[in-house]
Amino acid sequence: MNLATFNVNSVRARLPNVLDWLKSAQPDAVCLQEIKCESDAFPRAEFEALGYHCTVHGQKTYNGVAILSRTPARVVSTSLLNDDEQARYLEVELEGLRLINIYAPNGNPVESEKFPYKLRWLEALIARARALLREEVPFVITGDYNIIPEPQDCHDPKAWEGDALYRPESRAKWRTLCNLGLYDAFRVLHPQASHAFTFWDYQAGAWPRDAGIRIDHALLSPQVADRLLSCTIDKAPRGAEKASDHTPLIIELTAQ
DNA sequence: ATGGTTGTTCCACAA
Repeated sequence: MNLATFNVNSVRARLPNVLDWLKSAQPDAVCLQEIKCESDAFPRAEFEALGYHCTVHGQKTYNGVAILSRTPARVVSTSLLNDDEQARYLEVELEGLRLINIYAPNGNPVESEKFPYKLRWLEALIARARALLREEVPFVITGDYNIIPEPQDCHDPKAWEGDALYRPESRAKWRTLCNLGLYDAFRVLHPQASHAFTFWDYQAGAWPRDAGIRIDHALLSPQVADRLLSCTIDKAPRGAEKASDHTPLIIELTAQ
């Protein structure tokens, strides 16, 4: 079973790129972030033509998450914070596991209310993970975490100092998640890898300079970690015409 | 140190 995450930065603007990628990568399910459209405007028919069911939690202009899957998914929850009007969370049951698609808040600028919102949101994610572990529900939390976990996850740590993606408070939330007993699928299988990025800014030639960061992740509960076969970053989509600024991360699990 | 880009929507904001 192949599960992927892909921040597409507008599903409508990116439709040809996403369709091309689905045809070549053939994932069983993919979590999309920043679809930037309301659920009614999601291009379902195009994905259904490739054999995918669409589970969509959209929002006008910003945010928005969706899950494409070969088999139908059952929606468990679409929000993490009670009063969250931002569409950043989609938890489904799929093929006997809980698949959680997240688009964590960016948090910049850190002097604004956006940074405490990010930390509050991550705190709620930690609470949710804790509850699922207690219930022994096998789960995957994947998506755009907007967190650079370690210095080796960015081209130039100095350049990211003070940024909400690299602030000690953000990285501490990541470590708390890991310390619950979750596994960073990429790091487990590639402990020494550097220049393993999932995002390159559109600006300042970040892609040709390979000035990227690793912010798209898959955290696995112990039962799912036992099934992990591979975890790869597919860099090809980032080099395409009209690319998203993110590229997909793919995990492969053994059949149950 | 600065400026650089993309998407959506409306003339700014978010990333």
